[in-house]
Amino acid sequence: MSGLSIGQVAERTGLSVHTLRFYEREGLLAQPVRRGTAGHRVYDEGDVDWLGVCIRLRASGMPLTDIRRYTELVKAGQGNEVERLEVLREHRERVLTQMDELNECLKLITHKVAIYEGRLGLRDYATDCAP
Amino acid sequence: MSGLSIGQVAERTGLSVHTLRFYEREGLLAQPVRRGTAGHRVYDEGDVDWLGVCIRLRASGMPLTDIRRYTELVKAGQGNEVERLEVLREHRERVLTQMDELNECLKLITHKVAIYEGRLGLRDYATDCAP
DNA sequence: GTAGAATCTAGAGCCGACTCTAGGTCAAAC
DNA sequence: GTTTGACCTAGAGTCGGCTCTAGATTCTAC
Repeated sequence: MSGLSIGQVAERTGLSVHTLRFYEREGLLAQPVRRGTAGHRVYDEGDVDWLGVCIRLRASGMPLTDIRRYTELVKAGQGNEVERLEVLREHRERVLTQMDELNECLKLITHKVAIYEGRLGLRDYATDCAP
Repeated sequence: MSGLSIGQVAERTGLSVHTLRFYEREGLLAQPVRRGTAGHRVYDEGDVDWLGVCIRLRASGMPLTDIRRYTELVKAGQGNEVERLEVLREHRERVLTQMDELNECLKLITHKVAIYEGRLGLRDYATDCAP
């Protein structure tokens, strides 16, 4: 029963049908999408899985060009593991850097929130004591 | 000796002079920048500190519009702590969500890296045993 | 069989966040 | 005194990543 319409894939992945077609044009799909009657796209579970990988990579800030590059390596089949590792390790660095940045920001927010909550506390106190 | 040129601020913050002017136009500065001879901008340490906050917020994915909103609250002076907290807490949620996403991606990368390293190991083994 | 929903392609449009250009002012160094 | 370099404004251009439109076709339900 494998064979999903673009609409079904959109629903499953959370991507819009527009974005699905766009990703395909951009070469983010590991296999050419099958076509059914009247040229309608027919996806299978493998496509959905791969899209899941792409979505995860995107969500962590990998640019489409890098995802395309990785996709091409996967498409090309085994034998280019060194290059795949290069792409992945590079992205891992970015992810770790980004995590540091988020942590720093979190510290900042926590600091500021404490200040504002402190001020509100004081105001409440003042309010409570007002005649 | 306070009084920094736009070039000096660019150097200190890592932003380009273009971006500094752009941020000012976008209302990201907590005080109107002083002007010296010939209308040249003159920044002080407070400006640099505030820019540091903006940079940190941007780096963690806060859109310029939100930074502007927060800046306006700060500009308006004390008394709007509730709104400031709202902005900050909303961003904290985004940051935490983003951290989760990065963690998931890291898992994926680690998984894939292990696979590819495994394959390379096999190949090395085969190579080593070749006559 | 026909109305309405889903799909197709090709290409245009949009948005956020910069980034750069043109044309001009000014101060300091040679 | 003129050249160099940092600065100014206003506005145009770029880039990534979608998002939408137009016009045509096809499936689905009645």
